Amino acid sequence: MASSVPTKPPTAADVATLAGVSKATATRALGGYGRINEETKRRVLAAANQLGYHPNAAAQTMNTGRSGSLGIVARGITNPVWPVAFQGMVDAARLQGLAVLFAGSGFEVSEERKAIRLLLGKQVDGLIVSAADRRDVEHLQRITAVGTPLVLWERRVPGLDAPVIEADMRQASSELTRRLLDLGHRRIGFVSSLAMPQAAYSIGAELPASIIQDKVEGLFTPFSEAGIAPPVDLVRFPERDRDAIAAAYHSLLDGPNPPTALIASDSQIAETMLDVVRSRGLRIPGEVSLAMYDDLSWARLVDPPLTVIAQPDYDMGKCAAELAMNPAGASTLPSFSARLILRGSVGRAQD
Amino acid sequence: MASSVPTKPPTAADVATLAGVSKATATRALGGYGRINEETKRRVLAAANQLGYHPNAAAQTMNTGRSGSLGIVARGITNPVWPVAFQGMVDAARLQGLAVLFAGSGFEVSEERKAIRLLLGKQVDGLIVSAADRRDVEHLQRITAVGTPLVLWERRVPGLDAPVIEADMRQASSELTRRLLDLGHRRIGFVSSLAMPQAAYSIGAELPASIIQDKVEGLFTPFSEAGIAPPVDLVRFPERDRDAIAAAYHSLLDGPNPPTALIASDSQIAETMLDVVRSRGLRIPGEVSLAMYDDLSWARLVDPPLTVIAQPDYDMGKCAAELAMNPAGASTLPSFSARLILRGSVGRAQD
DNA sequence: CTGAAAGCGCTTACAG
DNA sequence: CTGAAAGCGCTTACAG
Repeated sequence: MASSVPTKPPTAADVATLAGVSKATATRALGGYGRINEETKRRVLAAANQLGYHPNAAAQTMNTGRSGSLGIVARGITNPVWPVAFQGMVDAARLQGLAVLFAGSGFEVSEERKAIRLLLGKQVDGLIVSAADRRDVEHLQRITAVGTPLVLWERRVPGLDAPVIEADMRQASSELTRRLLDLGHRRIGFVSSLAMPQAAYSIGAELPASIIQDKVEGLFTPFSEAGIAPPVDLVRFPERDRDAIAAAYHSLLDGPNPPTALIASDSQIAETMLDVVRSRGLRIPGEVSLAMYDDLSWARLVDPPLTVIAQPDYDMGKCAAELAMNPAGASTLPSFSARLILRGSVGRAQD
Repeated sequence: MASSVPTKPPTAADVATLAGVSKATATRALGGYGRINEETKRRVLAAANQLGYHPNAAAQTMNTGRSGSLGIVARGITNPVWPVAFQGMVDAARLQGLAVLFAGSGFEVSEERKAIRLLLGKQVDGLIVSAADRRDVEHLQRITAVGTPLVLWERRVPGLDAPVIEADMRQASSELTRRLLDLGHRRIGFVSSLAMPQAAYSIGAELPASIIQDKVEGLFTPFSEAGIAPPVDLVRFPERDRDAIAAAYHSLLDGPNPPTALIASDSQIAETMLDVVRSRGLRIPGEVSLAMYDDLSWARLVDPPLTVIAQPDYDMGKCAAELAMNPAGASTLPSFSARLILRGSVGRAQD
């Protein structure tokens, strides 16, 4: 055991003394920079090893301005696809020897501001931000102003000169409704938690999250193309909690002209959607067809298996990290495409 | 737009000059320490605000030895319960104004060693480690040796004087098999990915992960109590991949005296278990009863809903972080209990 | 209450 | 190739 008194860790000066060289020479050997004699280097490294030396990153950061860490600010992490994207970021960071500094914003701009201040103070070498609100961006501009590379995650922010990593939601969404139209569906409901319970959606309306806007507009495009009025009255943006989401689905199904197909903006909403549909005893897809965004493994495990729109989360996460660590590296921003995966939960409309 | 040339951010010295005070006075006002005149403080803060001053955390760290960050080293993060625990840690850290420094080990001790070195170099104020292997601990001892508070996540490591945050798996596990015994089950199979495909399990065997050992031994206790030989031949420790897990379940079901109940050590294993059972056309629970560890939301959504053993991941994560940030704070280590949730996937044994 | 100065542990020109 | 010295941006005794 012998945890004893925590002894002060050895510094480069200690190593230098033991090796009988100057501090400058020691750190040159240790850091692998500058010119240095091979034999001297060996001696220094031996001394470092003997003492169990490890450089103090804070001191290095102060000199170089680089912290050796990648900052990530996320709105929420309980969405089960997040770990996959996060894993991509972490892996990319590890390959460059960087650690990941994480701070959550909990969907609040005020928290996001604090988180960014915190990470910027820690001199992160790059920052990935999943912005809470596209309309509030001053604090984001500060990031690029101080010269820290910024990458936006899945949400475009107008007026901000930063690359956005996102999958193209429009095309896959259109593909889904085109398929539903073919199957005779005209009344298609869409629910996303944007915490705007009152809002009546109208086409082209500016939504706080670009990705949601892309989804809705992508879903409605085939209607317009086919000369059919899109069911804008079946769009709901409830609060983030289960009850509110359930209420939204019930209100859709209780309406005068209820939907024959329901789409959930993410898997957490889909769970509630399934609960509601089952609690009402509706047959799937006999009485109502279902689909959700994000291809979680359980989508295959429920009965019938759920139709989903998938995106390459891991690759996107990796790409975001690489771009944040090395902004000059990519001349053109890679594009990621979402993909419709049809499963048993989608079928012909009733009647 | 106007990203222009990234101007060097203002320092405390700049603020001091603008406010017409010394550097020491300025930092005292800014940092809120030491004695200081209210009016002077106001002037300094105004100057700081005007310049957009933010302290350089690296410099602060060098002086104080505290980095204002909590380190977390995890074996893997793709287990879907991880975000919940992580959220607890992040929330606790945020309450103390700390950021979270994350590094993954990918289940490799060598990577774990690197990750710990990286985070220790960054002077984390506390460290939570989900150890990859209980038998390899020197690098963990170094953590406490340098005086950094260490908290172990869900895995006890012998010879290490550090608190362990874990739920008691034995009791809930025993409760599960007791129930299964009542229902007439004698042949109960258990699969966990420990990457020891050859190993034949025997009671009391030292496993690389304490939590798995607790689960198995907890499951088998009621057998011994009832004077029934535990089905040690139905324990499998395949590699972490889907195919290996599927092969393990097939091998159990193909055996001469196959199990009537199957238990998965986590939800990812359970997905494959479900696939295998369904692909073989076995009725649940008519021909085989199923259960898994971790109460993921989809467990309720499959048909029949899965019996699970749940643990308070969020609270455990929060507690781990609090303990790592303030080791003196808790006089006694809180205990967390796992809980059996019986659902339709468990029924009477056939015959 | 305030200031001058030393120091935290490195890196980086600048001489030699 | 190596060393002495200054400096990164703070904090912290020590005087006053």
